[in-house]
Amino acid sequence: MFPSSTVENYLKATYHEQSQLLQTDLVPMGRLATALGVVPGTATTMVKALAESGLVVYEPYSGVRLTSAGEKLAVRVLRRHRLIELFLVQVLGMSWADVHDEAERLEHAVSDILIDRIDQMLGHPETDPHGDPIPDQEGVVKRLDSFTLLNCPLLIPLTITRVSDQDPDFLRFVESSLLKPGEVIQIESRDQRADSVSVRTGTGRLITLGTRAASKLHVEKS
Amino acid sequence: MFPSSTVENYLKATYHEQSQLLQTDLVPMGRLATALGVVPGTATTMVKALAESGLVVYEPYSGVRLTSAGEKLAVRVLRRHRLIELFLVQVLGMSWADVHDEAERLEHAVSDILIDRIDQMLGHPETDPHGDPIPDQEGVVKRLDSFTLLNCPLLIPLTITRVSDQDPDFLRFVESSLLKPGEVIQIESRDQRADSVSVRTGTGRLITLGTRAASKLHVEKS
DNA sequence: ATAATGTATTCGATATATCAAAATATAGAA
DNA sequence: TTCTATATTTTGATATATCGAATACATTAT
Repeated sequence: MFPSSTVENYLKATYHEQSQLLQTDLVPMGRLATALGVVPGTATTMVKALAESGLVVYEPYSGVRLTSAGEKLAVRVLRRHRLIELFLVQVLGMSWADVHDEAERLEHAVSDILIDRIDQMLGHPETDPHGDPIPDQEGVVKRLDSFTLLNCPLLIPLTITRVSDQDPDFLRFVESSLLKPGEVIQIESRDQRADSVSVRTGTGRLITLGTRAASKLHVEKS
Repeated sequence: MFPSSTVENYLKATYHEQSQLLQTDLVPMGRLATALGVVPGTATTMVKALAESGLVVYEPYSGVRLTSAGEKLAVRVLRRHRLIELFLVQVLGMSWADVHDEAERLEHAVSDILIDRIDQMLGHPETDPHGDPIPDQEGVVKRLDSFTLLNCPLLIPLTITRVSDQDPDFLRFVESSLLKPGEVIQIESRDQRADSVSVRTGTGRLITLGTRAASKLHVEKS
């Protein structure tokens, strides 16, 4: 009847991996298994069950893709997750860095009624504390796809819009470095060989990031 | 490691049934099974597992009782449940009648950090919206044991303190009849043979309740 | 074309939580 | 005390979700 937490997590992970994929439209089993922290055989078994329920299309030895029913469900879980994160920050004053894990559990327990109430209380917000778009009631996700620090223009003012990593440690670093969504920065230089990007923050301080980290920070011209 | 939702529910139900019990200290299996909505055999199996983990004492053919470890856990779940109920009513403006089911799911998903934050935000409240006492951080439950409409004095002003039923339909009736916790009433008469109690509400209206319903309303002299 | 490598699937087990129905124990009536 | 009704436990299955190891497939290198 109602999808289990596990099913919701598989759909969410498939959605996420699918959106990371560049060209192919099938998520390989190994990738899904890694994302979920299970062994590949487990993913195969579960995905076959999900395919039975019509939530995914499964092609043996190729991978998996959400059906429209599966995507609808995945987006609803995402909506719950992101609204909860924002609620925990704005209403309960929790730290940006800590809300992900809490939301990870609550997203499977809240009713639609409660979620709509939270949505209303927050004024139908468009993004969560990390800058990720919050799907609306109909499941429409705003794709405001932006630059990252790796492909944005140099030496012009930019506003941080999104931080695509949920590790609390990284998030605390981002916060203390004034690189949270909303902050205005400027890229001073990129050094291909050094694998690094130099960023001037709002206070004028210069911070140098590795490209791994830089790729997680999204910006738009401000 | 961490108790599953099921384990938490068994402990909560055992705690509840134990507190309903008048003399005996062992909850019979059938009662526990009914409270949890499972067949008796299931309860037996689970209770044996709980006894293995040291959360209950199980005596075959007699029943089950919480150990101090089990009680500690049960009280923590109760604390979560009741704080969540009050939070949903006070902060999210949800109806008194609807918060029980929501809390029933959320109580297994919230972290201690979040619960303490909610507790703080609500100013360390002592009772939930139904008048049930909220255990404190140390697990101490205030036992303010009061009269019910069946054993309280007649013809003097009384304040409703507690409504011990979670059925939304009944709660809506209680609300619309001005019998919510906090309301002041007076018992006009009791009729043993008619199995009824006549109550004068704050607005002067007279309402007659059956003893089944009357026993669920707790009061104190006001 | 074949071997080697890596990825995916299948198989046999395990843990948790449940039910239905058979077997058994307990308590109360005859 | 013996019988019977009721409550409880046992037994055998089932559903979900997982793992480890054996096996099969696909791709890439030789």
